[in-house]
Amino acid sequence: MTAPATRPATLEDVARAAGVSRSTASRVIARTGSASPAARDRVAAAADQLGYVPDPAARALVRGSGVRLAVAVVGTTAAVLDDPYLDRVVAAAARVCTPHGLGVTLHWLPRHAPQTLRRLAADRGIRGMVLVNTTKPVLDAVPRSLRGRVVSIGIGSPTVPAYDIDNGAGATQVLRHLYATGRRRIAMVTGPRWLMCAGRSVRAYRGLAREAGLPVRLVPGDFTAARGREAAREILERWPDTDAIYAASDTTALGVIAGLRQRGRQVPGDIAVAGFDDIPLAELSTPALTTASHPVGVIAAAATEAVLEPRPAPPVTLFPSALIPRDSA
Amino acid sequence: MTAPATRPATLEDVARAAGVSRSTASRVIARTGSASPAARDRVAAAADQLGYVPDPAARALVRGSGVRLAVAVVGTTAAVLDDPYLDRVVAAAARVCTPHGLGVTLHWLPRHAPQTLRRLAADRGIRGMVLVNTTKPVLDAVPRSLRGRVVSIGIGSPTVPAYDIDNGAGATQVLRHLYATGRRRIAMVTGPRWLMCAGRSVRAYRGLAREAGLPVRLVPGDFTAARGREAAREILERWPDTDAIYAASDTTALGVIAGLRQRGRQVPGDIAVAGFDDIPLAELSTPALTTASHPVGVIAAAATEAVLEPRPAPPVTLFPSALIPRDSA
DNA sequence: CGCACACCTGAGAGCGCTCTCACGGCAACC
DNA sequence: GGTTGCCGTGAGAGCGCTCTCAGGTGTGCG
Repeated sequence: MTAPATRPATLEDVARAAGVSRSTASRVIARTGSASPAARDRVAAAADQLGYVPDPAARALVRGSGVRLAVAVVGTTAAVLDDPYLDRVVAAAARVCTPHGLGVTLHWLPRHAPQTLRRLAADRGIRGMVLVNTTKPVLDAVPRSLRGRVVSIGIGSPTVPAYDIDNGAGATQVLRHLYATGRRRIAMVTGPRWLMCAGRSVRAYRGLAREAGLPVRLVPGDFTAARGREAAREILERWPDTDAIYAASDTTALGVIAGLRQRGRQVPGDIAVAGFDDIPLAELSTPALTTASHPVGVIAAAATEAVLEPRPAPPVTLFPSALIPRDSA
Repeated sequence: MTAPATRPATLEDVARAAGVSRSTASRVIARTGSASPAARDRVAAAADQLGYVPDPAARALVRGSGVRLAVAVVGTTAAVLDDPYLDRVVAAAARVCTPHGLGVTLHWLPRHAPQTLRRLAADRGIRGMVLVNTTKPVLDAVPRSLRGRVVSIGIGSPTVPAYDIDNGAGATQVLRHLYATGRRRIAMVTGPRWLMCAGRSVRAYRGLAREAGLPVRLVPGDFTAARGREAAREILERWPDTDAIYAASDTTALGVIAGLRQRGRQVPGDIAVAGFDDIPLAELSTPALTTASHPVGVIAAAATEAVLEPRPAPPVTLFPSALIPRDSA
């Protein structure tokens, strides 16, 4: 019968049951300060018997530092929903946090709403924060009180260190691969405009086009498969002689392939398709998708660790992305 | 300059700035009790100017009821990771909670560890809880203090109402479709054994097999694509004359298709493949995947609402799943 | 004019916890 | 034997907030 009667047991109850003062009980429970072995045992036994669990709210209130790491996702979920990106971020964060006794909480942040971020920042239960898919307005709204306890997966700011995939380099590798295999009229389906990483791959694309004298054929995307299919149609209409399509995400690339096939094009025969992210399905699609790796878990783990050990971090940490050539390009 | 100097503003600060007592300031901020228009304005102005945000920890402590809805996921993440299931649950929960001013937090629960659940239950910051992928041991460990504030997406218990997809009926529809199109040697790749929903589809499968006099060919799966590919190999080896494979998840089904193709089988020519979930990629794969709908968002929203309005709920609420015939079967 | 009743307001207790501080006891040292 | 220091302990303040309660002011009505 470890279950308490009605009201959950408080430290006071434990102290009374153990015949010590609340202070001593607190010291034993929180493993802070010193206590005699006898007192320690009695308190531990009482706590166990009463099913005592410290109240995180009270603890956070007085300690001023909480027991949770907040993962704050910026923007609507629609764009992120199609591939299991967020799951992996949260899973990695949880893996890093659990040994520290920290819980992970997930929050949605509207793209332009500093007060939501302030609300979050005011929560003493929150030890630190990892921003995902963040934007400049949001970064600018990071309150001073959060400085040094927040990192960003994606773009950063002078006060918020950034952890991200080097998708400029990744995109370049993929594009060079397309070029090396003879493709000369390469279209690109971008990521959402407001996302920084989208910008980097686009720059890589433009750079290579300029360098090699290739045409620039950009179609906006949003990382979803549905948009990929539509983008394929768009590309075929606007530039019928396109011989390769590079999509900023694998999910989009799979959509592109579906769209092309729907219009009777062979992949990679008529048109090569490459993506980015190396999602589990990339290997299993038909044809297997050529893509670039995106170690989300590693990045998220590094970002989380940076929050937990706030030592001076470089403003931007980029993780390498490697070409994974398969059958689609 | 809404940013406070160093220490975040407290209600005391606001009250002082507005020239009222803390009590009055609290009434205005919390919109409880009455206050004169003049006082109301002055407090609002002061709060705004100081960038005041109420401390959720303190509030939860005194109110005894929190500002967060906990989504607790049971088990390792590996199995859930391959398809964006959790994202959709959390997104739906967030959509329902936001109008109520509630945040959503995500927690991982080990499959057999009641104390983690107790820890969570002790958190006054948590108003209610939605269990995902839960198991019987976890349900049994739900402490009394949480009764009436917790629901489960998946299996339930006498004290925890369940919200789930009727995947027994869904599976039956898919299997009948396979049967109706002439398939007689149907193998099935199941979900993880510890997951209840897996059990229901398996029962549907066994039921139909018995009824129609079909052989039973079960291979364990875990909802991942990789396992699907492996399962396909296994099935071909053990029962080479199999003419249809039903996978308990679309992701697995896509893996199965990849596995079959790898071994030179045509889908649906040689072997029909059907899945379950109707993920976005199902429509885009080649061939387009025959599957059954799984309105995760609707289910999660209903479950969340049930937590927020704790009226007597039926012990189990099943949501219908409909066959979506496409090209793979 | 007096009384009842509304409405607004501030004082203050207290949510469950941590942590500082002071105190008593005990060992060690000169 | 006195001083110093340390260890274990309990009293008590206080984290930021809500909420009860009592008081004070204004209005309506007899």
